[in-house]
Amino acid sequence: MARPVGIKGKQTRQRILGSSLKLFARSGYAAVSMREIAEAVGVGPGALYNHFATKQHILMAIMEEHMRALLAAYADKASPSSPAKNETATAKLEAFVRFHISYHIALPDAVFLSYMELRALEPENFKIIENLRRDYEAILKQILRLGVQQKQMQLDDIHVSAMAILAMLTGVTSWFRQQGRLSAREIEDIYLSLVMRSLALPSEAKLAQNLDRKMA
Amino acid sequence: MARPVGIKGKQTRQRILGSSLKLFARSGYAAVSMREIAEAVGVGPGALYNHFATKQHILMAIMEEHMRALLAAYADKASPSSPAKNETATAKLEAFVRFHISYHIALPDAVFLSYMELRALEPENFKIIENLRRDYEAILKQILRLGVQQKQMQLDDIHVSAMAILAMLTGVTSWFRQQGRLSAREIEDIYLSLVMRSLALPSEAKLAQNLDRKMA
DNA sequence: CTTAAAAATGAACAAATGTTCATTTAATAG
DNA sequence: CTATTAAATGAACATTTGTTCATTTTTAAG
Repeated sequence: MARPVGIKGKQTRQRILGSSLKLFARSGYAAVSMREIAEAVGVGPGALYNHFATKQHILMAIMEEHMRALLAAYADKASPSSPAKNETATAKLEAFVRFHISYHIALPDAVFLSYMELRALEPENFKIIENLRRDYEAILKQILRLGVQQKQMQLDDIHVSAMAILAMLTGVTSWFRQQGRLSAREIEDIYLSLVMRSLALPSEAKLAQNLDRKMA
Repeated sequence: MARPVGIKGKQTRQRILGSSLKLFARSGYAAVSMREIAEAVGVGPGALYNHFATKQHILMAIMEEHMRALLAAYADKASPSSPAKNETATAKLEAFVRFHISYHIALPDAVFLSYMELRALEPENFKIIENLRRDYEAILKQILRLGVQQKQMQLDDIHVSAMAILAMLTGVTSWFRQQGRLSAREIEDIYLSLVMRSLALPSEAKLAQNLDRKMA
């Protein structure tokens, strides 16, 4: 049948990325064949190669676009309206936690994939994604550093604390289901409470308590 | 050459499990071939089938044995010497956190694999591992429930808190390296501090602080 | 209107996959 | 010592894999 009527290349490219994301997230990169992807897109196997040179390029495009979108979304949320310089570390942390949870709940497949399939990346691609990941981790570390400096937070080790908090927050994708018992906002609040108190100064414990009351 | 001298079947079985664990953890179940496993064991491809009926059986054996060993190790540590009934929830939580971190640091491959390759399990096998996982999660939930009941802990939601804490603790496997900057004990202490304070009552914040001083 | 590029097809390719099996040798039971 | 079982071999099997390519049709450019 050859080329269908009214098809623009960019559309097909996006459908390939969308279908691949779902399949990779469900079964894993190595377990998904190009024929499965083609069938999900509704196209022959050969057509995929008009848009991506190899299967690896599909995975890389998904991951890179996801990481860049994540960083851009945070930059958008953090910088434009509010003059960031004036914010306290505590306020920044709250914003970060809420952003992270809501973003991860909204796009669980992309997050899950970008974490689970790092090992499927060829070394060169791995480095690129790892650096983007580090950029994101650096945001949280910077907030923690500021918090200690401003004497608003107390913690033993910036790096370990940042890794621990990120693991805790990102873990939400492994159990959260839409139409579950809790709303996205409630989950945000619970995680926020845990994070805030894990870093709170003794004298500030009551502040964390106030937050809890606000939620009830 | 046929059967080598002095070879007992159980030995080969264990070597298959060991090599498969390493390979699966490094590259993922689907990306590892039976020939790779056989080569790592130092044996022909056909020999694997004297010990496991299929590739899936190898994965399942690794996961099931790991989960049962994890549960048994905790049961061993928790029950025999100390009469558990008399312990406070806080003491139980400390023991759990220390156990979890040290166990996960000691066996990172098995932990990583058992988390990452759940989706590679056939439905029947998945259910079995999922139930063992739930048994383990139930330990922490029970401690949290007791802590709330004894008014030693304050939290918003048992299930979410347990999931969050487990994700945080288990995440240690994703960045910890032997011969890194921190010893296993130091990492234990840092995570313990984060967990304790995230659940602490306002009045008990100082207790958590004391813990920190003990570490310094 | 003509021509070049873009998009899709589906058959074809070599390589790799999980698994089987006839065969051979070592260990073990009677 | 003999017979049986356990362990290992490595060639072979049918599928499946990622990718290529000649071909066809549609779109876009001059």
